Amino acid sequence: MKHSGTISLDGQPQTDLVATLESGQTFQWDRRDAEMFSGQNNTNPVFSTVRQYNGEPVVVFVSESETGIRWESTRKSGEELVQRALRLDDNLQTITDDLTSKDTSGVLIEALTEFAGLRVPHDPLFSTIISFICSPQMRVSRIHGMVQRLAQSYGTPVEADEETFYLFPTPEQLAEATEDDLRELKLGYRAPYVQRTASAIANGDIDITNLPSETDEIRTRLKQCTGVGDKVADCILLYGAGNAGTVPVDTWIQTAVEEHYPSLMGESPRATAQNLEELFGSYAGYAQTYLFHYHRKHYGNA
DNA sequence: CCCCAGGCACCTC
DNA sequence: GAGGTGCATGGG
Repeated sequence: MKHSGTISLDGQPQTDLVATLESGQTFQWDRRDAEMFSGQNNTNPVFSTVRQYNGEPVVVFVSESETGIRWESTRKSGEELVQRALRLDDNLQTITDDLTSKDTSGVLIEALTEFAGLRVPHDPLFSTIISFICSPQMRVSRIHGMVQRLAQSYGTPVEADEETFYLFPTPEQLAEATEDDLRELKLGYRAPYVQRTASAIANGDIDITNLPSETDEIRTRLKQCTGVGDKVADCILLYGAGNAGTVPVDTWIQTAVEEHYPSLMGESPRATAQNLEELFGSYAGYAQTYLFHYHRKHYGNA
């Protein structure tokens, strides 16, 4: 890798990349052998991704270091890509303090303490749409596998250091796939949803490049995609559109709210989401991610 | 063999 | 618009 560096995060908790990249918020980072990270003794896990950035494919590796985040990339723009993809402009200490002051039950404070360093990733929009269409009734590791197979089957290959990485397919590339093709990739009953959504975006029926400014209008737009309901739309808003104030309410969050914030229970998951968004403010999505991670770790089989 | 996994589309009423 | 049902697949 030609370019490398360390992004320092002074005064913030050390980033927990495993929790950030492997707990179901993003499916577009792959864990690698630590020895693939050259230039220093590094026993921490290394993750890679490849994506279009400023109109060119960029391969990036990241790993935790004592002083921040170590990165390597095929391009100089890799540093900026990492900055954006991990939302490093968000000061995690400031957000933690803010959410701590707003927590009415104490359980979020526990989660913030136990999983200090967990961040909210920001992925490209289209791949996030498809990833979360694949997510209902599915375990995190299997969603990751589905996304990997889509990239390898329909994405553009990118060579770097005698290794091949696959960009996530464009809408046009993915629209080439038939429903049966996608079933062969083990997408199951989500196959027609992915096929229809990719086609609708590719042929211009659904415009995701010029999104409205209002969150509610973006949600409405996203829900035009087959396979996208309220919860999936909120995941796309949070992880694919960089809307840090959005709270996806899934079964875990539902249970957490019933137990720890009963007064916030709404008539519908979306109504509950609104209550959480009002309580926790513009970084409510971080609160959601910490609560999700906490409950999955303690009560689930993650 | 059973159950369940970051819900959603589709069909009634 | 509210309420029920089917849904592919793999791991425990």
